[in-house]
Amino acid sequence: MPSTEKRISEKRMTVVTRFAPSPTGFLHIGGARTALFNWLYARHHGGVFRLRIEDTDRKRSTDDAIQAIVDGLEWLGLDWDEETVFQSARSERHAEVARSLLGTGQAYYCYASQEELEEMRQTAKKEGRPMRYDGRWRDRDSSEAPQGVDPVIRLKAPQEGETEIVDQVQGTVRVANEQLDDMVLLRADGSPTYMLSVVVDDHDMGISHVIRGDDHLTNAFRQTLLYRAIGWEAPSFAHIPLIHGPDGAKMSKRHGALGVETYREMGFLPEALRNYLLRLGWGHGDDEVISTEQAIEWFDLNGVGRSAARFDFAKLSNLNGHYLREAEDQRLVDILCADFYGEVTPLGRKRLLAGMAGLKPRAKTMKELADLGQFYVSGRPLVFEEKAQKLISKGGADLIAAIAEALQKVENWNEDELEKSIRALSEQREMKLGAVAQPLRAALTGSSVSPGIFEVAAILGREESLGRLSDAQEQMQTFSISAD
RNA sequence: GUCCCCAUCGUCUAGCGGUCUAGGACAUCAGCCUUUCACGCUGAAGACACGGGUUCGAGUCCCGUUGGGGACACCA
Repeated sequence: MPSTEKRISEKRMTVVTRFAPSPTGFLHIGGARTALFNWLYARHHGGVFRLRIEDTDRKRSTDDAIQAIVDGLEWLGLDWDEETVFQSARSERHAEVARSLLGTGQAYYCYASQEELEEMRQTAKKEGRPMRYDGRWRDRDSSEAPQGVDPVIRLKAPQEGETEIVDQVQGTVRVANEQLDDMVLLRADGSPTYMLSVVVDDHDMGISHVIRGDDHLTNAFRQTLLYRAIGWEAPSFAHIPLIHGPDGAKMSKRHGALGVETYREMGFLPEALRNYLLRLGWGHGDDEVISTEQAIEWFDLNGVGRSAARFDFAKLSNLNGHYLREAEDQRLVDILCADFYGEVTPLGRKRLLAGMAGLKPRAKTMKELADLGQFYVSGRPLVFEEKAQKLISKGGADLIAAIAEALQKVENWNEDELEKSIRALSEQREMKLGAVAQPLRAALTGSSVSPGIFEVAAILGREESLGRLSDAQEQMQTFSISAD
C-alpha cells in the first residue's frame, strides 16, 4: 500500500553480492553462471563477492558437494571475498528473528497438521484458487492449540493489496498478495526455513544485490514481505533467465545439467566456459570473444536479456578452440599431462611442447588435443589405427623401405631437409607427394591425421622416426590385409 | 488449476519508432589454401510467431491469441 515510489537513490554504497548454492550436488552449469554474474557485478563495481553455503537441509547436504562447489568455483577462477558463511551455523539467529516477529504480532503459531495442509491444497486446486495455506491459525489464540502438537511459526502476511518488486532484469513485477500465503518461518522442530534464512543472512551479510536464477522470482515477493515485516530494507533484486537444455526445458540435475568438473573432464578451458556462460543471456553489441578483464569492465545488469537461453555445445567448443589456440603451450602441456595422460616421460613432455604449436589449431577441446598429441608421448611400437594400417599396406613394404632409406640420408634432421628428401623421393618414383607423405604419417603417428608430417618427423628426431618406420615395416604382416 | 516471466535466422544474440532491402557469432553448405586433418580466408542459404491497435512511420509501444518457460513444501 505505501506507494512504492520510494526512490532507491543511487547511493554510493558498496556493492556486495553473493553466490548461495545448496550443497546437494555438484556445481552445475546454471549455478556457475549465476556465480559468474555475481562475481562480475561485484568486480565491476569494486565491490565484494561472497559465498554462502545453504546447508540448512542437513539431510541432503553433503561435504562432498561443498567440496565440489568450492573446487568448481576455484577452477572457474571465481574467487570470493571474506569468510564463507555456512547457513546451518546461523540457525539460532534465524530463530531469534522469527521469535521477535512473534513479539510484534507479525507472525503467529500454526498448529495445522500435514493432512490439513494437503487437504487445503486439494480444495484450492479443485476450486481454481491458488494453492496456499488458508490462514486458519492466523487469529486463533494458542489456548485453542491441540495437545501435543509442536507448532510452526508463520508470517502474518498481508491478504490484500499487492506486492511489487523492481527487478533489475525483469523490470517492475507485481503480484496480488492473495497469491502469497502465510509462509512457514520456523519449522515445528525449531529449525528455520529457507525463506527466513535467506532474508536474515542476506541482511546480516550486508548483501546489496541479489542476482540469482529466474526460478526465484516468486520467492522475491515472499522475501519482500518478510523484509517489510522485520523492518529491513530489501536488497536490489536481479533475476536472470535460466539456462535451458537443448530441448528447451530447464536444466536441472535430473535434466541434462552437468557439474563444471565434467566440462573440465571433457576438455574445456575455464576461460572458454566463462566467456560462453557470459554470452548466454548477456550481450554487449556484437562482441563474442570477451576476455575476463573486458567482461569485468563491461558487465552490467541491463545487458542481461529476459529470455531463457539454450545450452549449445557447438558454440562452447568453438570458443574453446579459440582459447586453446591462444593458450600458452606450456600450460597446455601441463594440463594434458595432469588430466589426460598417465605417466609421461620427460622426453614425451619435451616433444609435446615442441609439437604444441602444430597440435593446437587442430583441436577444439583438451580431450581432442590429447588424442591428437598422443603419438608424441607414446612409446614404441605404436598402435596403428585402422586407417593408418590401410595407408601403410597400400603404400607397400617397398615404399616404407624407400622412405626409410631416403630419410637415413638426410644430414640435417630438420623440417626443410626432411621435406626436400621426401619430395625428391616422390618425384623419383613419380608419385604425388601425398602418396608418400600419408604412409609416412601413418608410420610415424599411427594415424591418418596429424600436424605437418615433416614437423612431426623433425620433433620426433632421427632415431625415433626411423625406429617407427621399421616398426611399421615389421608389423605390416599383422595388419588385416584389407586391400581397401 | 492459480500466478509470474518470455517470444528476431537451427542456436546465442544486435536492434532501445524512421539509418532494417534486419547486423554479428556458432552450426550448415560451396569454394580457396593444402602432404592428411584442422586453422585461416571468401561466399551462400537462413529470422522479426500470429492478429488487432497507437503513430506520418513499428522488429522496436499497447492489447489479445498461440507457443515456450518458471513458481506454487515444515526443499533450497
